[in-house]
Amino acid sequence: MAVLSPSPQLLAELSQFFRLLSEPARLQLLCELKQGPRDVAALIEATGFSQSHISRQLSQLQRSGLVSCERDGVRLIYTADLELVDQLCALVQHRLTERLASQLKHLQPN
Amino acid sequence: MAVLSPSPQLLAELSQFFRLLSEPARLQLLCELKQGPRDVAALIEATGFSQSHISRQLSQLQRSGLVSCERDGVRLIYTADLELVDQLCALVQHRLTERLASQLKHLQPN
DNA sequence: TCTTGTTATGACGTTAGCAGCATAAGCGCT
DNA sequence: AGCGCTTATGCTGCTAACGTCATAACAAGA
Repeated sequence: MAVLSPSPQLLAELSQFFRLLSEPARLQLLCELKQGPRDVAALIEATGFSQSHISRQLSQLQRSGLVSCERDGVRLIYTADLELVDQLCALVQHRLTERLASQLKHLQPN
Repeated sequence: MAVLSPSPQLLAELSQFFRLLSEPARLQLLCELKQGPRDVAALIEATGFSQSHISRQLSQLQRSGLVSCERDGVRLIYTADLELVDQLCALVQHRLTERLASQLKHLQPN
């Protein structure tokens, strides 16, 4: 019988979170925010995405708490909570490079 | 000007990896494999997914190296490389619970 | 080689999510 | 209130991925 099967809810929440990071556009926005808080105009400038696209992506990130914003007059300044994202990306990146290195090794045995 | 902008390739690879984890079905398979190597029949039994579905998901996981298999006669025994996935899930889960706890606190100030 | 049991794959319908356009909503100022 | 600027959202087309069915490919044994 099934033991230790994680609750479907937890699976759903986990997968939903990872889905946020599965979109290059959102990752890119998070990376831009690594350099500090940015307003939307700067993000448009940096990424080249349309305003509506950026707005949607940011609201998704915000719902999950990865990003927050405060008003400066009429514009919004976004700030990323990067600690978690950085950790996750570092782990994955390490894995990716390790894998490539290993594949390289297999092609050049000595 | 844009500084430190990560290469599009890295972004693509990272997002592709996270996409693997963004599907509850794949996460569930990985979780089943937490309890040790399993053959496909056991995975079908445990998850209720169709054989072809499982085969596809496993091959995706295998391409990324999260899973590997060896033959036992005609059947395949799958093994998960769980170290990374465990770390990632633990980080995210911790974050999720923290967030919920904080929200709870805000509703019950004292 | 034929048969049986297991896994992979082509074809297909369905759904979810991206991305942009146009426009509404919101804020600040006069 | 009216105007200008910024952000959010309804609508739409489009693409990618899921999930299933049927079937092919493959391994093992008689």
